[in-house]
Amino acid sequence: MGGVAWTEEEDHLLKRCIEQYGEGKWHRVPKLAGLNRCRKSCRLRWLNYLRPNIKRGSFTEEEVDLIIKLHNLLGNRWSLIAGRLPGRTANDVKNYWNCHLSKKLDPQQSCNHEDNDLNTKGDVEMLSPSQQRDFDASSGGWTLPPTAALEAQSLVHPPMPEEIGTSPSPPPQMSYVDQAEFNSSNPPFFEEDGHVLGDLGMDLQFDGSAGLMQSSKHWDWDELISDLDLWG
DNA sequence: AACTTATCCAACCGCCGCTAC
DNA sequence: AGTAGCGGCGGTTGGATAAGT
Repeated sequence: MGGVAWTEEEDHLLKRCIEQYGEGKWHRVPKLAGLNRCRKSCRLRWLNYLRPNIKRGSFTEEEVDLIIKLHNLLGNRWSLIAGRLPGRTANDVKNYWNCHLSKKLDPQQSCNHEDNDLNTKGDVEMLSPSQQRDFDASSGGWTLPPTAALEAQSLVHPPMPEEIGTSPSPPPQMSYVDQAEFNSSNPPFFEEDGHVLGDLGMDLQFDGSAGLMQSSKHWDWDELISDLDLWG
């Protein structure tokens, strides 16, 4: 493994400790449990392996499709993606993506390899319907610049709060768009009344100090995702 | 059967944001 | 305002195992 494997005895001690004291306060867990592990190892072991209701085994087609959709929307926010897959951990999703999906969906990486394994019909069928639209199997190429398309989609895709219902809580993150990408992109962005708008009406402004386009709106991703019908 | 290569995945590491002081 | 401590996250590593030669 990438470190020292956990023993059954350590698992038992950690499990008993969490059952007794509850989750959180990870800095105290190693001492309370009598483990010679750091807080992070304890937390990770609990979250990825010992926690109840963790789903093992291979991902279903529905789960894979949802991962692809959510990754298009959120990028590498594995914990958010995993939060929408009951029983799956962020580490599981990340590993699955890195092993099974990234090579198939990242054309820059795959075009560096002679054996681009996206050429088979079965492989293309693994993609979501929208990914299949963008991938031209006959030429083995993408009809859109996929990286830019994915990034733009992930940044611009969030609908306005009024489109998804009111979102009263202050949102936790900003949306940024690289200026070069902004300059080179068509539809996702357009101008209206002196404002730059995303394809769903997201108001964007250029932050010169950061060299980035910045959204004036904030998004509560968790709320947003729950409002999208990703299971289609 | 022995060896090499590829793949999988558990674990570690470093960074970031938040909070309390 | 500055700083230390914490939880949490994503990227990376490397051992185990499967597949190929």
